Amino acid sequence: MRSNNKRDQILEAALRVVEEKGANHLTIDAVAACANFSKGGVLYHFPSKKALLSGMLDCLIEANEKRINALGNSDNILAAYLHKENQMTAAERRASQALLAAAAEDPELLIPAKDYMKRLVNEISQSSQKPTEALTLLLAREGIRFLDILEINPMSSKQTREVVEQLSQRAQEV
Amino acid sequence: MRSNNKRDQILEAALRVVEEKGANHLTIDAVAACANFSKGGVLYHFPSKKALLSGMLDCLIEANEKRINALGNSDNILAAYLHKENQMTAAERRASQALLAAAAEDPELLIPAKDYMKRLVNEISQSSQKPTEALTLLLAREGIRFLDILEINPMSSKQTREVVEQLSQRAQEV
DNA sequence: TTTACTGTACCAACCGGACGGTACAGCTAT
DNA sequence: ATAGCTGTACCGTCCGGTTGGTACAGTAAA
Repeated sequence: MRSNNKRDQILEAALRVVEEKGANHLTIDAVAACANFSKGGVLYHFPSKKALLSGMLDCLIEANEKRINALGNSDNILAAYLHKENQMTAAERRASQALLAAAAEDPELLIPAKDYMKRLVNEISQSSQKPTEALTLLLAREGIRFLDILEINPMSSKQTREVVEQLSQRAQEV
Repeated sequence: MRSNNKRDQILEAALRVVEEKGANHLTIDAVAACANFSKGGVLYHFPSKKALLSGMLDCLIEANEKRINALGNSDNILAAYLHKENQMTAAERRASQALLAAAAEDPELLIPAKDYMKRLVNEISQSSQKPTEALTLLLAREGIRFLDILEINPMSSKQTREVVEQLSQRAQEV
């Protein structure tokens, strides 16, 4: 069911549209044009625009969930999470734009994302001796993510690198 | 020119629309209805939708800028910033939704926000002996802000309070 | 092996409503 | 009398979704 090639092409195109034109201009027509589909073809795979956005979000969450599970029962889940986060490709990072698109269309679409965040926060704070400090590190990483999504990250790449490295170092000690 | 009462009523209504229906459904008609204006009245103050969004963003940035300036030449600008941030009213906090709305309509609208963030990052990192650590604290605070904007903050209010307090404490030492 | 049928995948054309924006005639408080 | 609106009417475009159809692969009875 997953890794349906055509479906993924459409999701990929949708991300590109959001990136290039802004979440408001994510239309079925635009996605179709970008994916070299007809509108009907897109609607065959995703019966409505909300279904498309839901699909984008599921795809994002699934990828993140997989990453968390891959960490397994690591003794320091936060450190492992930060490490994996840093190794994400540009394409994977772009997928976060789905958050923006979904929020713009209907805040309720974000419920699965909230649940995912809840699991993440719980796992991290429960596996740490200094849960508050661990959460701070997670939040800083999420702060960077959101600044990147909005394309308003003002830090130089050097600054970003230093922060990210310090987050990983600190994560060793919580 | 500023604190024009009617103008602010419209901006306030626009925020409410974004909050209730999502950024995609911010329409001039909806804003007019919510502010008890006619469509013509809204367009009298803001000649286009982009002007309205620009106005929302300016309002947000201006408020934040004012808060920063009010900190004056405090010896620890980060600590003061975090403190003020914590004292924001719910209404002020809601204004951050403008970021979402602007990003959804046209990413270029966020350029002033990016400039503002740049100034903030510069001031904080230059006034600190441990700039990387200071940035981490700022980023964590921004992480919370964005989770709140998207309404996907999974932390309990107790957890949030603990993190926020720890940020302030840590800010004393950077 | 031909015929008939099914399901999947897709497309072009269209519909109705919403939306941004314009135009303008009036009303009203200062 | 001017600024600051209201209300109505309208226009062109866009957009989500529907409809009716095509192409084709598989399959199964005759």
